[in-house]
Amino acid sequence: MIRLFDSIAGEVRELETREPGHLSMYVCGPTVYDLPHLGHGRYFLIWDVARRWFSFRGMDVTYVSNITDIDDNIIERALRDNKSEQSVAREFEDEHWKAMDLLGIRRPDVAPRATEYLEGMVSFVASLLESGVAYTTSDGVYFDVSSVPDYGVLAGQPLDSLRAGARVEMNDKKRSPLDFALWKNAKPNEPSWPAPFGDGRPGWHTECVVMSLQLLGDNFDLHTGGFDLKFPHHENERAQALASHHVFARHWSHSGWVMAGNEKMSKSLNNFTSLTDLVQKTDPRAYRLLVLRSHYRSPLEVTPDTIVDAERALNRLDTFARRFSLPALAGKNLLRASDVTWSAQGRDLYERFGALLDEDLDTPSAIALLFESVSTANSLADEGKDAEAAGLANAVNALFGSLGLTLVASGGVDIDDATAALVQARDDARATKDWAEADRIRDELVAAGWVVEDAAGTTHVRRT
RNA sequence: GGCGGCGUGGCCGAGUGGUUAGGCAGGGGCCUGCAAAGCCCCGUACUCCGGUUCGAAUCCGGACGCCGCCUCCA
Repeated sequence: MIRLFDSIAGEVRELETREPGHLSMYVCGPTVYDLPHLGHGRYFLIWDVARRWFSFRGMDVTYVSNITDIDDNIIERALRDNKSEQSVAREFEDEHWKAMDLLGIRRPDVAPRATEYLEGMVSFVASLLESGVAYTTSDGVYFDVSSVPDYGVLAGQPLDSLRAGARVEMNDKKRSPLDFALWKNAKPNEPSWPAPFGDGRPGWHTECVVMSLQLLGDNFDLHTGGFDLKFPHHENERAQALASHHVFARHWSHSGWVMAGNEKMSKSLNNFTSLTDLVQKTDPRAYRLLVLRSHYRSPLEVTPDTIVDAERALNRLDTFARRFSLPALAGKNLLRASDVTWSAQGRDLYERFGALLDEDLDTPSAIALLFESVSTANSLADEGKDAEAAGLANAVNALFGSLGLTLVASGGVDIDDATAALVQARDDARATKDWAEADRIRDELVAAGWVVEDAAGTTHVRRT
C-alpha cells in the first residue's frame, strides 16, 4: 500500500487509485518563456522519482505533464525579444526538454501544449458561462469564486478570509478580487483564438483543468505542483472542475522549494540559477542524488557546496559500481521489481527500502539505507564473501535504479591511448617492483587529472 | 492582517519520547611497496525559556529568528 501526503486532507493517506493497479498523474508543467532553473529541476526530478517508484512497485502509470505555451509572460518575452510568441515558446520548450533529458527524467506519456487544446477550452468556458458561474466583462470572461461552496480548501482558508487578505485589486471589472480570468480578450497584435464570447486566449487555470480532464478523465488519481501552485492555481482548477460538474483529482500533492541561502531560489544567483547551466557543468546525476537526499516536501538548500557534496557522494557510488562491475540501469527506462533477481539479502533490503518509500516517498531514509548497504557489501567483499557481497551490491544497484539514479562503473570517460600506455608502463614497473618508476608514472597520471587506483596486478584510472 | 511551515553537530540533511540516521568535510587506526579505494573508531548536535514525563531534538505553552502562500511562479 502506497501512502502519500494529500494537500486537501492535510495528512498522509493511502493513494487510492480510480482503477486498481493503474495510476493517472498530472504534473503541472512549465510555462516556457525562459530557461528552466534549479527549482524546476528539483520539481520534475521529484515526480520522475515518484513515477519510477510507482512503476517499480508494479503500477501501470499514465504520466501527463503539460507545456503552457501561451500566456502573459510569453507575450511579454516575445515583445521584448522581437520574436513571435510561438518561437519563444518553442525555443524554451526545447531548452526544457534538453535539461529534462540530461537529468534522466523520463518524458511524459503525453505532453500536451495548451495551444493544441483551444477548442476544448473554448467550449469549457462557454459551458461555465451557460451555467452562470462565469461572467463576461469588457476584457474577458471571469469565474465567480463564490459559486463554489468550499472554495479555499487547498489554500486552507475560507473564502472570506482569503478575500480579506487579497492584495491590490488589479482589475476593477471583477466582482470579487478573487475572481479569475477564464478567457482574456485579445489586445491588438496578441495571438488569439476565435470564441463565441470574443476572440482571445485562455487563462492559465483553464488550460490545465481542460487538459487534465480531457487526457486523464474525471476523477483522475494524482495532481501535483510546487507549493506555490496550491493557491490560486490549483484551487482555481478545482473550482472550475467542480462548477462544471466534473469530479476532479482524487489526490493533491505539492513539493518544496529550492532555497539559495535563506531565500527562495531566485534569478539573482549567477552561477547555478539556470538548470541548463548546472547540467552542463556537473554530472546531472549529482543533482538527482541531492534531491533524493531531502524529503520532497522540505525546502532544499542548493549551493555550489551542496552540489560538490553530492558529486563526491556519487563518486563513492560509482566506485562501488566499479568494484562490483554493476551494470548501468535505469536511464530512460522504467525498472520493475518483478524483473529483478534478488539475493536473500537483496530481497531483505528491498523490503525495508520499499516500506520507507511507500510511506510518503521517504527518499532520504531510503537513500541512507542504501548507503549503509554499500558499506555492508564492501565489508563482505573485504572479508572474501564474494557471492553475498555481489548479491547485495546488485540489489543496491537495482534500488538506486528504481529511483532513476544510474550508477556508472566506467566513470563515463574514455581513456586515451597515451594514458593507456602510461598505465601499461606502470603495471610493468610494478611487476618488476620498480617502485620509483611506478610512482613517477603515477605522479604523471595524477598531474594529468586522473585518479589512480591499484587493483591486483592492474591499475584503474578515472576522473575525479 | 489571514493561513501554513521551519530553526539539528564544520556543511547538507533525516528523525516514530528512551537505542548509530545518512552523506560530505575533519581526526585516529587497519589494509597497501607507498598511495588511492575500501573497512573500523571519533567530534558526543538539536534557537531560547518554562511545563508534562522516570526520561524530550521529539509532546504542551511562551519568546526570539527565519521562510512560504494570500499577485506571475515548480
